[in-house]
Amino acid sequence: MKTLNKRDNIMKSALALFAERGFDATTVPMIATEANVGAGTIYRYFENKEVLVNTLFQNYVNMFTKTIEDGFPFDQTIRKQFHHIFKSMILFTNQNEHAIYFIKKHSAGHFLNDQSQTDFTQLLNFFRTFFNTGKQKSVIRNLPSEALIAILYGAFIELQNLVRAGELDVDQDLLLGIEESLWDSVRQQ
Amino acid sequence: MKTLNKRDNIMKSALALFAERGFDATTVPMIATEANVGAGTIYRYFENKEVLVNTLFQNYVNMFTKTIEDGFPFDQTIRKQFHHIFKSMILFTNQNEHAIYFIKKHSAGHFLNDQSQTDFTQLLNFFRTFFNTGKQKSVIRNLPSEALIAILYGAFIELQNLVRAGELDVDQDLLLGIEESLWDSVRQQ
Amino acid sequence: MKTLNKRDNIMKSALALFAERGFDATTVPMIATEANVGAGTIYRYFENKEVLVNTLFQNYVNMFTKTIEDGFPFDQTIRKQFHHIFKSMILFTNQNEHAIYFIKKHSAGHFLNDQSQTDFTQLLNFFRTFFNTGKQKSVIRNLPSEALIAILYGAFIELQNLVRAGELDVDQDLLLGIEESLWDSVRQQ
Amino acid sequence: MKTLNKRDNIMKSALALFAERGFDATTVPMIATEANVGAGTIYRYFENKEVLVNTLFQNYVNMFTKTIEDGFPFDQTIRKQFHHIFKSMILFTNQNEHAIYFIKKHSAGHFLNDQSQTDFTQLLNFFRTFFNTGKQKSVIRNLPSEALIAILYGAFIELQNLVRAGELDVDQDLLLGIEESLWDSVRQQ
DNA sequence: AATGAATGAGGCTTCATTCAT
DNA sequence: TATGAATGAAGCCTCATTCAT
Repeated sequence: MKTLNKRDNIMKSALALFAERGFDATTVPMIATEANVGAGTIYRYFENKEVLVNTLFQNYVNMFTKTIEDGFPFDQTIRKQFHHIFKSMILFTNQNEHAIYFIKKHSAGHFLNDQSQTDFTQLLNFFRTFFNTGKQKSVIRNLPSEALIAILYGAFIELQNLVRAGELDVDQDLLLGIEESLWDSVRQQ
Repeated sequence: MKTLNKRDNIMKSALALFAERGFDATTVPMIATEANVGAGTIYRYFENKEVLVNTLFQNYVNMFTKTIEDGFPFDQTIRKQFHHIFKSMILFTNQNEHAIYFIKKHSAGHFLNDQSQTDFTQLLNFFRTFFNTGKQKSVIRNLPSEALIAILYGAFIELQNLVRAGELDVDQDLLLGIEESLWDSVRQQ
Repeated sequence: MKTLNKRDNIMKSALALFAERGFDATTVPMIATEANVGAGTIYRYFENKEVLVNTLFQNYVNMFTKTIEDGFPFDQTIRKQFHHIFKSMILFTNQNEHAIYFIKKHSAGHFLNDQSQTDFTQLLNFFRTFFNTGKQKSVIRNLPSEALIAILYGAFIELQNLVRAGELDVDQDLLLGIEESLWDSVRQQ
Repeated sequence: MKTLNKRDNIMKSALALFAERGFDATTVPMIATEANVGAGTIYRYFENKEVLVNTLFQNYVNMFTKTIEDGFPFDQTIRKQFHHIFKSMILFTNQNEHAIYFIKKHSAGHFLNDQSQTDFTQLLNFFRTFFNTGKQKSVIRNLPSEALIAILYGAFIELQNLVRAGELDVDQDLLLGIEESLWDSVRQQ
């Protein structure tokens, strides 16, 4: 934490608190205390609390999108692509504690601005395209892509929530089992 | 709405607002306006805002539990039991708009009292027992029951969220397809 | 309490509660409950809470004044007159539980109207006249009458407060002792 | 008032308003206005209104106790000790406008915590001990110490109330006269 | 006449935001 | 640039008062 600059420190602290308590139950002084800065300092880096949450949201949603897009094997099988997505989701959650839960908890927030919503849609669009392609190739189940996204995303988030709460220990076998389960829920049988 | 008494009216309005905005972002005057009562009237029926949210939570969690337990075919196949559960979840969401999303959004709330948490655990326990039984019979996938619950519950909630947002129209075919998808995610293959 | 009409019942209950908790800490519903009437009923007999407290105040202040004036031995010695006053104060407090304490607690209240203040002044004037006469006859100490009133009244009230709190049991001997003490505090030595 | 810091300013304003109107009839915004601070500022220094009134109460009760105990002539006559007490009471009221009346008005308040009551009892205990000693030496009247306290305290407070209201101007002669009156009320004759 | 459910003004308190240091 | 004391708008809640029954 010593190597972070003040802005990153604030974002890191805000992320953890928003994920834990939610936007409305997190006060600015709480964030300041957690970040070891004065409350006023936060306003040097973020115009107000809403700007802070939107900045965080866009930051992590875009990072999530990039993680999935990065090295995506467009020329391989749908199953391999699915594996890449799953692996990327795991990677993102491992590298960014709290981030997935923060995104989930706030993705319908009353304080999100247009940009945040656009960025979130872009993330979903990646999944949408993936499922559309898979359905064309008759590898993915013939369900609306919205529904497939909901199933994959909803299940994944809920699983991460368990991990976060310490109610589920993840090892390689479990990951494989979960990947298989989620794949089975979306693939054409 | 005309046939509801004031208490039910308040609960109905609070349910919708809590589901939409969350507990912390919903003000008591908002609920009062939505319910067409004075702000003070709410306090004739509920000691305070926390009591209101806990009453709502317990009410709907228990109703959900009862809906699933009601007519549960203990002596039939796991698949038939799964069908009952799925049908019950659909039934509950159809009969209680907002309720599932309200439960989801608040099931880790900082304002939930012990009774609310106990009631929620009881709901999860029903699922847990079901999955345990299914795994013993080698019909359900060999994953921790927590994980199986998360997958089924997470996916289902996310789907309902879509329906609620009007982004998914449900017809009989779609329901069948979703049930199949969810079943495939938990069954032993 | 059964033989009282509703209005008297309300006054009796209000007196006890005002004496115990004070005007501001006593709610109208409290008075209603104590009087076994509906809250709305109070407003049939008293325009509002302030009118109620002023009615009570004037009622008991005037009753106090009358009790002292009644049978006052104008043609006897100052000491005998003092005895009459003391006896009357005891009589009044015995016949009207709470009343003295209610008067004391509220005699500088922000809610008292002109009539209440006039009535209270009239009570004090009786004492003033008594002390003035006594000073003319060189029987009473040469102190401002205001001060003499304060000494007699303040000490008496505080003593009643003790009795009311059950910290002092009154018998004939104690009364004689107190009367002697108070007389010594005002008489010319 | 310029030389006071904010906390003292708030206490000073609260003291005056509580003495004048009582705890229940004094609003926090009133105190804020009187102290020339924002309403929220009061909560930086006092957890809530009850903590404020208890802090004030303990502060002034203990100051009163200390003023009386300070330099108390244990080895001199009861009359000299009485003089010390009287002088101390005058000194305290002169140095702390409103304080005596504030103490009087709130010493049976429903909002007083245990510490406040303990502190007040300690003040009364000083008087109790004084009167007990005096009775043993047959210098003080043979009345319950509770009653003697009530007489001295009640009369004194009521006198101060007059001074406070501007209805009594105090000069050296008056003070001597009052002291003599109060002494005569408690001494063995 | 009596009731008590309903109301909403106003009190206590929190907290996002500002600004003097 | 950084701070945190100060502010006051707004939220929760109480209770004097009204009014339909």
